[in-house]
Amino acid sequence: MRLSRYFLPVLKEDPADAQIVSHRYMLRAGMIKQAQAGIYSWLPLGFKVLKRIEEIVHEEQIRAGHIPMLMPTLQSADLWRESGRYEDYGEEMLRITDRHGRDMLYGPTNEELITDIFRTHVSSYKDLPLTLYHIQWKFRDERRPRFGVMRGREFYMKDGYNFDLDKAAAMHAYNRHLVSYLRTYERMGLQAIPMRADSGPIGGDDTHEFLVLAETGESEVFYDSAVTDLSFGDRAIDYDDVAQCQSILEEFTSKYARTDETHDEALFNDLPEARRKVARGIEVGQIFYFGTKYSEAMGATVQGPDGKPVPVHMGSHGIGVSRLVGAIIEASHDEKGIIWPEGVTPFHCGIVNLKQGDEAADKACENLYEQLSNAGLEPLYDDRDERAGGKFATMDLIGLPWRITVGPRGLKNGVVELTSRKTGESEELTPEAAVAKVILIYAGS
RNA sequence: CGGGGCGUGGCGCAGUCUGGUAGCGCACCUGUUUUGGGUACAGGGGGUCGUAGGUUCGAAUCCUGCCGCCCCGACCA
Repeated sequence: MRLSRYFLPVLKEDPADAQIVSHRYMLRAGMIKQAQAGIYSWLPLGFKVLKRIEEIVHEEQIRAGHIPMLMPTLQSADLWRESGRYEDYGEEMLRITDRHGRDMLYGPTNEELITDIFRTHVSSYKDLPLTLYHIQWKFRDERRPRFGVMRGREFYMKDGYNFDLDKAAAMHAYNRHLVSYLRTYERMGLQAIPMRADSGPIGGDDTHEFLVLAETGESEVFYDSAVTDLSFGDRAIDYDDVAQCQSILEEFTSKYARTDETHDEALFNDLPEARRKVARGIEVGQIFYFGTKYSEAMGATVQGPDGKPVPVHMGSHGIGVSRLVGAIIEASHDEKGIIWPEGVTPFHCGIVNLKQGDEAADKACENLYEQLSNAGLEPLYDDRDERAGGKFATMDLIGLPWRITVGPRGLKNGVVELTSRKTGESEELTPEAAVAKVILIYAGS
């Protein structure tokens, strides 16, 4: 993309209403524009990151054997009356009436809808196990939306639902989700720690929340410092392997890590003092096993081998896709702006032309642009006629991990400059070598 | 929902106390100049001062209602 043809409304000054760093940078980098309290338009740059995160979530869900689909945002109140949650959910549910006076709602979650789909089409134990998911906009009418996209009323979320014949099978689905989530967050450059949590209005006994440690997190968390040494890494995983999923779950959840809701002071104090950490975290996902709560209320049963109806065991699992955009920035920024992890960056490499209009510089930039594009990467070429300072400030703010700087002085010696946004270190390379290096960096993903 | 605060060009703000018909910086447009870390100069466009009503010769300014937004708390992906 050429910056002169893009829509990137960056701001020099901090918007007054943005309190936390991710919100400030998202506004300043032209990623979002607030439409109402807790409701945002996603401008092109923000939209790219949102879609990139969504793509990673899809890839990892599909890898784990889960099946993508799409359910509507507007749902019928009748379905929610059936589960009993129409009354229970309270003011957070946005209720709407259509022209015929029918009660509807903007879905805050989809257990009812998915259960309805399941009971209509699945009747045999042979069709299990089954895990369906979708990524869709949700609405929860928060009392006080804040922190930009991290606590909006409208938010984009992946929610998935597993249907299994018995508790053991459902627990494997639970474990499988935990493993796939570990992988998902790591690909985004995040460490998200699974913590024993509280199930809230969804109900159920087993649940873990995934927390990204950050000073601005809304939850207080207590953990054994040893959990931060754990890393999923590049290990091979067979999602059908019950024992393997179980052992990974144990590896990542056996150390003490809890939110304030489930914190146990006595257990915590058993840890050596140096390992007891109290910090704050941003919740970026949660997994639940809730047994037959919805299947019994809504008649979601299958016929077992003996011909008798059995209510299915279910779980649900969520990843806050839009919230992750903010969470990643909270976890990865400096005083100049955002620093995107390579996995989610909106553009792979910036190209800064220090002398737009200089024949050699223009040509060198065009060549870089073409070579990077041909390699399947997406560069952002700043071809505006602006001072170097402004160009660098914009690049630093929007946080592309790599930048190639081209100027007539360097070109005299046949070199351009390749700079890491993260370390700030630059090296002088021939244009060909710079391109090769950037291609190599992204080769894995 | 309780407590507090704020609505003045796209963004950040002054002007409100003490009424006299709107100003600054950034951004934007034109020209010249400049260009290696947010160039300089000159000219220019853009605001029924959130909204409705009231007081007054006259309201951004005073009074009342409404709307919107933000912050602190209790709740949530």
